[in-house]
Amino acid sequence: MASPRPYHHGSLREALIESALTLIAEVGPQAFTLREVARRAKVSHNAPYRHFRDKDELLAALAAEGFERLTVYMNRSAAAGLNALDRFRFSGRGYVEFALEWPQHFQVMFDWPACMAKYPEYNAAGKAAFETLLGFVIAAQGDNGLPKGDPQPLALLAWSVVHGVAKLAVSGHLPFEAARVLEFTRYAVESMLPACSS
Amino acid sequence: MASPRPYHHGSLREALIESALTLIAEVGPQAFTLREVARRAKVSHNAPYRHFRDKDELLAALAAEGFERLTVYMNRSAAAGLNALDRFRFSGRGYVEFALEWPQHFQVMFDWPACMAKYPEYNAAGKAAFETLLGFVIAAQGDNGLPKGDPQPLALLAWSVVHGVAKLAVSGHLPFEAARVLEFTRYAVESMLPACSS
DNA sequence: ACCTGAACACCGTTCAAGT
DNA sequence: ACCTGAACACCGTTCAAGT
Repeated sequence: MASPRPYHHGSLREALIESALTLIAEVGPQAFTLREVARRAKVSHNAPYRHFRDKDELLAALAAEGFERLTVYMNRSAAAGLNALDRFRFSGRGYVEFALEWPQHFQVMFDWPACMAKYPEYNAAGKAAFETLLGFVIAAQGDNGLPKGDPQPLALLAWSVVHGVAKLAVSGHLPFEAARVLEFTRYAVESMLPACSS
Repeated sequence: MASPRPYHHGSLREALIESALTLIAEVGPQAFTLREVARRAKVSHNAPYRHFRDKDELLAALAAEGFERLTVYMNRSAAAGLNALDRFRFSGRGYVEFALEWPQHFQVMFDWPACMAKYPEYNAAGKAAFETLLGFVIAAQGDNGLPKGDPQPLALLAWSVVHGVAKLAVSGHLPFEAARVLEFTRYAVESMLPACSS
């Protein structure tokens, strides 16, 4: 993929994000190091500063990328649903699947709040992910699967439920193996639904 | 409180935990530093190693302490309930209140899983906190507020819901100020309950 | 423009030494 | 026992310099 160039890359930024994602998946955000990212991308330890103001800005880019991938997971899982309400339910399963597969990436997205809030890229990606969920709620409302009215509380409720399951599972506080976590997700999402039905 | 002694303390361990708790509340777990803890406790930067094997062991002690305080919050909030079902509901409010008041401490408890799992003190404290919640479920079952049967899934469901609300609120992803978060908690807990009613 | 090496002020952790 | 200072191998970040 990479063509030989003056020093190293034509697109160091992408290479750095790539290295950073695999590093973070290996060691987690605590042990994540800018210098190690540079080493893996075969550049000097401060070449990254040409593309990111500091470590936080790289982490914000990773988090934003994470929200896009999370959206893909939700959409892919939802596609298995037979109707709008079903797709809404399945999107929550996709959410938890993402967290189980990429726990460290998931952590960067949600556990670095102070550093992230100032990066518009991060905020936009988070907003887009939520709007995907909101879309499933609205579709289910149109389909009479959910009561009409403001879809936002319903979407926030669904988000809270799947986020709680995902977070507890990832931190090892649920007494289930991975497959059972998805069953439990289903149980949790359905427990929440009756309150919404018209 | 502290009496003059040979070098500094009679009870350096407690002083270190105290310093660590205020430091972590100020700067968060990312910026938390063992050397700064020592500085604040007025001891040399490696005096802590007499009481903790390494930084992780101190963090595990903080997390364990956090679970005990979380339990106090749940019990205190539940005491306002008029019956067993009500106390169960209110305990969830206490959970979220703790997270909102001590977000960084809450983060240490749940976002350092790899480091923590090996410390029995941490596991025991987490288990005790969960058993408090389980106790509220069982009491509500006895009071006919919740259906009989295995209380564990109900307790895990409740935990997931309040944990999700707490985590999203703390990371700035809920569009509410603190007071509204507690209202939303109530809404979330009640949305989950109908599925449990007999 | 993009990359480099040297430098600075910090970490966590270890170790030999003091009382 | 409990504490100390010096030391080691790391960080994130800055800066003057190379092509």
